[in-house]
Parts: sequence; structure tokens; C-alpha cells
Amino acid sequence: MRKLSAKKLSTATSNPPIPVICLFGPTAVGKTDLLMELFRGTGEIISADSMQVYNRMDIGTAKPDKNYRKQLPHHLIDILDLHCQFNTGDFVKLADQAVLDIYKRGLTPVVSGGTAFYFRNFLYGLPSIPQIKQEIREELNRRKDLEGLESLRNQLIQVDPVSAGRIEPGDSSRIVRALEVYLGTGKPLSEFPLPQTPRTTHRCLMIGLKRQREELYQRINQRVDIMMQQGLADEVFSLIRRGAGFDDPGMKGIGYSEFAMLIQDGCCTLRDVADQIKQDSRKYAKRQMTFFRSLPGVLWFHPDEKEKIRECIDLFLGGAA
RNA sequence: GCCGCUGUAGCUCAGUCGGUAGAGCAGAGGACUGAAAAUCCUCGUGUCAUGAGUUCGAAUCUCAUCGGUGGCA
Repeated sequence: MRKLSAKKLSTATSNPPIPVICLFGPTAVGKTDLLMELFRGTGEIISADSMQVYNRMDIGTAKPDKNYRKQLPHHLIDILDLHCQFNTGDFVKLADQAVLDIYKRGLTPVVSGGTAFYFRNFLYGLPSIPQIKQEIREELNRRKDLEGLESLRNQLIQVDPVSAGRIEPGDSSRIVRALEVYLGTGKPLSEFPLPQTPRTTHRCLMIGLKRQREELYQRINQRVDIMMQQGLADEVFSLIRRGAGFDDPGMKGIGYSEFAMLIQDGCCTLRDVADQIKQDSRKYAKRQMTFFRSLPGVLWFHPDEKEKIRECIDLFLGGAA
């Protein structure tokens, strides 16, 4: 860590980097409780969570409640209607603003959540790809349904063979994305360089939380049961009554999309839905861990190791001046 | 009790004319260029219920035994 701050000092000729604590871990690992203990009164949270941004999706996203947020303010929660698409670019932009705002008020900015992709982009910064019109993606998705994915892939092979070679033939999202970048900018995606080093505008302490797999799965299962008791089903029904559909970006979240099998297909019980949510959450936690492991310089802790984590943070913030 | 169906991977099941077995799900690992709670890739040795028989060779055919299941009594 000493080495890192020395390096930063030498490169930071204009504005010194803003210290930011990044705290992440898989779903249900125990982030929320820890945050309150560590940062109440001294910091504010920037939620790195692709689903907690949506209004009215409270139970299924395990959103911290109003009372909790009064004691420990959160940013990037409840900022969008579930019909709207949020993305990594939006996140980085808004997170940067929030970081600056918190820092200027003399508090510690803490980015915390489970969306690993957001952390990656926050840390490294986004590739300099311009905003691309939403209609292009919509059109591509329409074509995908009509002509099939292979047709899009063949086009990608023509216009951007490098990306086509990197993307698996079945990976619909990335094929559409690569094509939309080409169609929207006239330049292949592969020609936009990917940042290779963290941004120098911030200096991040990377804290990862982990538990034994079995323990984590048990907590996930338990939490889904609690969500159901808290009325997750009613929350979903009420969203649908208000006009939400399973194609809406927000409704793709785990804990919501599974209700399609009950509401649309109708051939199962609430119990089956709960089991499916548990399973999807377990798989998700596994994917999260894979991604988190690929982030640089992560210090890993069990959520119960509060004192060790606190020590680590104090050391980091002490070195800021 | 009798008749039928059935027993193969953790689960649901394929398995042709006999040539020692493979899908989906689960599980594990991985990827990640503005959808990321998205999207995708890789990974399959198991007493083929048990015992005997026929056969060069049996998950496969025959018989017996033990489960399961449906029908008739």
C-alpha cells in the first residue's frame, strides 16, 4: 500500500487523487450490516448495484430501508423507473459526481454493492466509446429475433473480425453490442482501447468480502425465505398492476423475473418460484465471485473481521494526507 | 393375491439389431470493451437394483429375488 501511494504522489501533478473505499462481495454476504458499523457518521455509500437503482423494487433487491439510509446516506438508489435502462456508463458518471460531492463535504466516499462490472469500470474508467442511440440496439434485437443470431454474427465478422473472434458465437449480448458500436460510430469496437490501468483521479482501497460457499448458500436461501415472508410476491404483483412487464429492465432482476413462470406460464406454486429464486441467486453469487477475483489489489476478509477491516481503512485514509 | 409398467449419474430420463453408456437439470471452474441480477464458454466412470443363466460378448435376452408404481380383486 505504501508503494501505491508513493507512485500516486509522483504522478498526481495537478489534483490529488480522491480516496475512495470500494467494498464488495457476493449477494447476501453481509455488506449492509458491515457498512453501518464502519461508516455511520463518517462516510456515505454509493450503491454499485444495477437493480437497487429502480424505484419500488425494494424487497427483491434487498434495498436498505429508509430508516437505515437516514443513518447512513446512500446514493444511486431509487433513481429510476423500472422501464428505463441503466448502464455502466451512467453508473460511472453518477458515481464520480457523488464521490466528489461526498469528498468535498469532508466525508469518506464508499462504493459498495454487488455489481462487479460497475466496480471494474469505476476503477479503470470507461473506454471512450460515444453514446449510441438506443434505437440501434432495438433494431438489432429485432433482427436477431427475425433472422437469427448467426446472421448478426456474420455481419460482425465482416465489419469487425477482431471482435467477432473474441466473442463466443452464442453470446448474443456481446454480438449485438459490438455491432451497435460499429453501426453507431462507424468504427469497430475492437479499435476502442480498453483502459489497462486504474484511473489516477481516484485512489481506491479494494475490500472484498467472502464466506465459505456452504455458509453463503445457506444465507442466500434464508434471505429468499425472508423476502417471501416480507411480501415479495405482493411487491411483484403490485408492480405488474402498475404496468410493469417482464421485458422491462428492472424486471430482469433475480427475485422478479422468476415470477414469470407463475404469472405467465401458471404451472407452478409460490414455493417453486422461491426455489428458483434461491437457485438463481446461488448461481449469481458464483458469477460475482469469479468477477471479483479478477479485480486488482483486492484485500479479502470475512465480514466478521470488522476490526481488521477497520484497521485497513484507517491506514488507507491516514495515508491520504 | 393376480395382471401390467418400471428400477441407468445428486435429480428427471435416453440408450436402436446384444459390442461394457449419454442428454437435460443440479454442481464446479472460467470469460466479461456503456444490457452485467445481463450474456456466454468448459467440465460426465456410474456396483446400469441384486443373483444366476444364455452368449465370444448382456444396461439390452431368460429366470429368480428385492424395491417402486398403476389396475383388478
